[in-house]
Amino acid sequence: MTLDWTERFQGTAALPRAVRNRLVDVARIIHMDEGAQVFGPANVPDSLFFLYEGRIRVSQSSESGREITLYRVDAGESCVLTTACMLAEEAYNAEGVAESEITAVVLPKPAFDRLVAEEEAFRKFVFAAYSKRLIDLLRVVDDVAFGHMDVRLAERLLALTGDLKEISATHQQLASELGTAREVVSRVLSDFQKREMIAQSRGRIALIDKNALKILAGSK
Amino acid sequence: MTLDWTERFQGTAALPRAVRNRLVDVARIIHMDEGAQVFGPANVPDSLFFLYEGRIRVSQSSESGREITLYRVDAGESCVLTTACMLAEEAYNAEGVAESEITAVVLPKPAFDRLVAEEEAFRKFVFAAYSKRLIDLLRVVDDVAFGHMDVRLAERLLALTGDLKEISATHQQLASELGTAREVVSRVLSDFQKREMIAQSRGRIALIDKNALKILAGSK
DNA sequence: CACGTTAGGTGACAATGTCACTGAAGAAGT
DNA sequence: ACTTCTTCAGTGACATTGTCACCTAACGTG
Repeated sequence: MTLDWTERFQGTAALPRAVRNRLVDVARIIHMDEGAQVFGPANVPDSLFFLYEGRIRVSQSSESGREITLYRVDAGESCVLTTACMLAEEAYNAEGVAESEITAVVLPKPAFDRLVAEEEAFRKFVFAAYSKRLIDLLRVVDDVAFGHMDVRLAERLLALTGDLKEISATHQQLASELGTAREVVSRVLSDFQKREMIAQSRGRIALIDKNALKILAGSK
Repeated sequence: MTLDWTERFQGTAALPRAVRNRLVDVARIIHMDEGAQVFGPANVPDSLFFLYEGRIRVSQSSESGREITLYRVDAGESCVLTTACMLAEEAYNAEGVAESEITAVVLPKPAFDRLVAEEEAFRKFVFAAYSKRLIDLLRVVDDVAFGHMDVRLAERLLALTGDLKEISATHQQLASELGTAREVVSRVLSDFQKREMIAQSRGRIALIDKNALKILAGSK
């Protein structure tokens, strides 16, 4: 895979050809299967990570076993949390898990340092990536601290479903998205069902009234 | 104030003299009073911010009027959230308020870009700052999503009190620290009082059994 | 000292989290 | 097909936290 993968990356500006070529020179391509842990407390990376294909879910989990999704790394984005983890001595409990088969570009730290030093476009890209994640986390804090469960769940359902009509997701998975307990998701979903906004079957949820969900997601 | 203020800054490495001198050349010193809004939604900065003296409290507030402290910027640290805000087109609702009189070094964006490009020590400092804030926010998410109120409040009381015996803080202020409601703080505090861990008077809380608080803060 | 302002207390109720348990749906083996 | 096992979902009881309305106490000011 020697193609121009850097075209995929969305920085504040597209990376110019010269930078791309330099990246291709020093980068290593890796593949991972769905479900693989890309990074985590027991798996601290010493390299920088740029996702070419697939999607990574970054989550945080509590001692008690609950879990919350912090954000997702999409194709074309980098995962700066790994850099943060490298620098931080503090313990953290975030992990990244491949949601699909992924292809990533791995840049060893020295190469990263050199590129950051020498290529402005690359630098901008990295700073933009950091900023995006900070903003993502602000949103998570806002949601968890101030948001209502029904609204948050409606948002997630819409986001996860996209243009489709239904998704396959267990109540437990949705609970892990939102950082709550399965029972809470069950309660809210059965309320949605009573109000005829969704239909449920084992492991599947069909959105039969997206409009109502959107109205709900935008309220409170 | 032409002193070597960069000595104050704690990066991964202390900034070497050459960098300091360059910084002093391009920087502007500003002062603000306690209570002043350093940055916020209505006050997006176009410069980088390095705190020399004082302390800034960075918080996020909800539509409904509740508020939560995200982290504090201490003397010697920079406030990267401002950079993130500059880059982000998204709406955010974080703000920074001076908790004391502050002195800060303001670096216009072009100067910042030049320094980042040319000085490795400065670059490291900035990356470390970003990483620290990311980790800070992870901690906030963990607290809010999974933490228990009594534990969180005990932690805050200990942190805010430091080596002293008591602090002056209203229940509302503590609620704003933790992103909860005043009534909740009142309830937990009266429980602490009943258990003789603290003593309360209007606007003041005395920690009479720090040990018990520490035990509580470390549990759950 | 009267008054207004702010801090704090209280009770009722709603929303969410926790626990223990039950039943239902699918998967796998015979 | 039938049994068995595992995973998923539903339920009721209770604890914690959030919300609302209202009250009382402490302080500051004229």
